[in-house]
Amino acid sequence: MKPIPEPTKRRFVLLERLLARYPEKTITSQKIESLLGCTAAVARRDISSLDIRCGASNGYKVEELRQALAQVLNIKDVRHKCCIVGLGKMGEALLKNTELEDSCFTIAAGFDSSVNRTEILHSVFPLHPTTMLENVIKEEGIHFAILTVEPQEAQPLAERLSACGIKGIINYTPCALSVSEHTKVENVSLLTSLETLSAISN
Amino acid sequence: MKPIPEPTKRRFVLLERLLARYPEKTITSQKIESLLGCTAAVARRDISSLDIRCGASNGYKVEELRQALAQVLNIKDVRHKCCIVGLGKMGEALLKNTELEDSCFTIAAGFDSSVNRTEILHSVFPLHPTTMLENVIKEEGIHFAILTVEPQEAQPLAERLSACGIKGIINYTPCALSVSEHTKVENVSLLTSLETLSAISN
DNA sequence: TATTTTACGTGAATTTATTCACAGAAACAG
DNA sequence: CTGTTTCTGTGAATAAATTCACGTAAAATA
Repeated sequence: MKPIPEPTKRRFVLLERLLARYPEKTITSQKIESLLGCTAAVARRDISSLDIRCGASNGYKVEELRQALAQVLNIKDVRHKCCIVGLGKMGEALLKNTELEDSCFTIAAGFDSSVNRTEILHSVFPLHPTTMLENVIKEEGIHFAILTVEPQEAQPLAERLSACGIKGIINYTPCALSVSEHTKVENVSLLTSLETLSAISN
Repeated sequence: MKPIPEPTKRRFVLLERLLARYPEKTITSQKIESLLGCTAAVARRDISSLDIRCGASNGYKVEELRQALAQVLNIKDVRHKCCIVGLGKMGEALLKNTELEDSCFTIAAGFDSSVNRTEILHSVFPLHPTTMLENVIKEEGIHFAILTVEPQEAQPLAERLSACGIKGIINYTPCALSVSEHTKVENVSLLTSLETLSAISN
């Protein structure tokens, strides 16, 4: 089984999200084309890399497909611990966010440089001063970080996160982050996303 | 001048973000490699598609490069109006967000299905009930939408947005959106982003 | 000014990703 | 049970993106 290319993996995430709310028992590659915007041929080739054979004449069996996707996305039978770094407006909104509830992702800690802030807010998981970052991440076995700090703090914190073994950062700051190879970054700030839309539309 | 491929455009956004905070006068492709994680060869080929010749022996002149990037990203000498659709916790956090301040993007309107919500919150731009969506978007000439509604509202609203000519949607919901060709979607919800990280790390 | 150094710009080669097109497996109809 | 339809799964062809490698232009040095 050869490695799955990254474009395929990114489409898999979208497909997984689609199937999570898909009411039918089966789905055809045509249907995927109309719902996700990739071509049917791409959908079929992508899915063929899963090496399940769950679709002939009526399209893919949704449940089987979902299971296989969860497998390759590594969101099946695992629990991924995450932390929120920076508890400003954005961090606070994410901390109260319920969309991770039925997922394999758990927010296990929050950090802020202002002790005031970590004491005022309350959440189901503990909030710490940023000085404790490395300790908590290692002790808790946290793999992913959600970065919602002020721009000037972004790069230094990204480096600290990367240095203590974090595998991925969701970057809600408008800064380009430079981190070592083993840490992946997803850039999702409003400004970055708007610039991307501006660039790719037309 | 041939069309710029999408992967290049996406790297351009990152490069633009990098240069926005870059203190030096010049930057080499090597430096870009170390800061952005793409290879120096990719950086050079990307930049060569800008058809400026601003880099020899000392690397690219940052200011010239920045101008050219702003040009192709269509963020130079323009003003892009955006709207926030859904004024829950997340919408509220984005509405108070300052990162667009020195950019060419302006938030020109907010919408929520609860009139209560549009009256409680206050902002520098007007908040409307969602029934007004089409009218306001057309009158204001809004091109981009930030979607922060509950999952069950996401697809219907995406369709309405697309139908009234919106060019791009930043999707903060964990739903896969199906919209017509002319509307681009950037998926930035916490769950979607975490799944992507999980998929591409390792 | 001549020489050396640096790092771009870009054809050509390679690798990766997408599209085409069709044989064949499963479901279905009669 | 046989014929027909549907839609996958995948080799082969094409297109797109990346990497290589080196000629060349600008800056620095002496």
